[in-house]
Amino acid sequence: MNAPLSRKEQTHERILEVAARAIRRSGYQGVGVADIMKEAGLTHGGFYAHFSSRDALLAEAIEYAGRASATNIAQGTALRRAKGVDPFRALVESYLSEQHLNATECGCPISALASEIPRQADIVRTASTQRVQSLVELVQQVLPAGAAPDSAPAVASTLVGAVQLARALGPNAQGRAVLQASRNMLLNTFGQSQTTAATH
Amino acid sequence: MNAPLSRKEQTHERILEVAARAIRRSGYQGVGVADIMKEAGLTHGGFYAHFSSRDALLAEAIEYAGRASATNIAQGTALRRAKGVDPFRALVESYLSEQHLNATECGCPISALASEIPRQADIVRTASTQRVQSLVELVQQVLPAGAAPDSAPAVASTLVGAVQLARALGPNAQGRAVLQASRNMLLNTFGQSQTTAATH
DNA sequence: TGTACATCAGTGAACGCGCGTTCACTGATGTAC
DNA sequence: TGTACATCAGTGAACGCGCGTTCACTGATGTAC
Repeated sequence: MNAPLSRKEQTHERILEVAARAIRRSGYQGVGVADIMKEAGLTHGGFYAHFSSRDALLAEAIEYAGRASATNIAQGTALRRAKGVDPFRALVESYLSEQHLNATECGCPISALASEIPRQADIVRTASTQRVQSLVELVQQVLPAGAAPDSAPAVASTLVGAVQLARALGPNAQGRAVLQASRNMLLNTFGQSQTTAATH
Repeated sequence: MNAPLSRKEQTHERILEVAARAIRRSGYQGVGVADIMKEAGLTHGGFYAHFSSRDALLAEAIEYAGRASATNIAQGTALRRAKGVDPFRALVESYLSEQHLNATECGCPISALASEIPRQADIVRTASTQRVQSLVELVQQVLPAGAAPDSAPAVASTLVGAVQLARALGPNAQGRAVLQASRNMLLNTFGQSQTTAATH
């Protein structure tokens, strides 16, 4: 199905991969064309043979990052479901894991970039908004049967907010406490197997 | 109690007020020294008589913004409590209001800046982290008696995440839906007066 | 009340630097015969 | 298989611009006598 990539297409892909990591590490405003190209092993002059502008790169990069992160999350949830964990809990525990907390660079781009989205140029904002919708849909798919139908955006808000506050507080006890409290709240509210928030 | 401000102190205050709005509107990385000074009616050269560096301004500005926003939120909750609404619901409805959604510039700075916090210089990050803690404490104070003791960070995560996702989706039906879903989830989970998430 | 002087908040030109973007060129790849 | 040429991905110097920061200076304010 996948046609073999030409040399140029391979380079394009490599730039995107570098950029997708860079925006999560440094933010939209923190990445420069020259930095990206250098990290991809190229000089900055060749950039415009691949992208019409810096914003065009950012738009492609968030989409790339979103897909890559979705794959990561799917792996994390699959691992847990193989152990008999229900889909909702698997997603919550995967998204609110310490691993995700510490892996900004290959984690969910919405967590890494959310507050910058409203300030971006149209193409970047549009691409970012689509990624937000994808995240909400991902939650929707694993929502327990009994949950209110409009719960998905609320759960997504908690997931994103928790990772952000945890990262803001630092990769220490305080940060981990935010993740645990949020896991407890969500599992308590939506979990079929009711457990008190304090346990575990 | 407040000593009258000297001319220089008045100017310092004016710069801070402008900067506190600017960082919420444009992000930490989006504000420049020259812009701030111009908006405060001054030339950029005088800046370093007031702040030792751009980062020093950002650190003071987030603290200023945090206090100003806390006052705003207090007013919003007081208004609702005067109508007989319980403190928890008053905070949730105030924070997750359409008014807050649209007023980035004078809203909660954590909602406006959360994903940028981990990337800031030490002084800025420290000042920002303190504001996150203040927000969590604010939630802690209005948590219903029956709630799990560690719920405050989880509720704060939902509040911050919801405003960010709503702003990312835009000031339209989608954005408002995120706010409503999050209000429903929190009030349903912690509310004394149980209502189904779908109603209202 | 009036003059002389010191203080000090704010001005504006200048600095070195890195940014996004352009473009003439190079050198490797692939095709034609 | 070998030569001649066209294509094309990537190079690197250059552009105009705005940034954070510095600093000699100005002009208003306030104090001393």
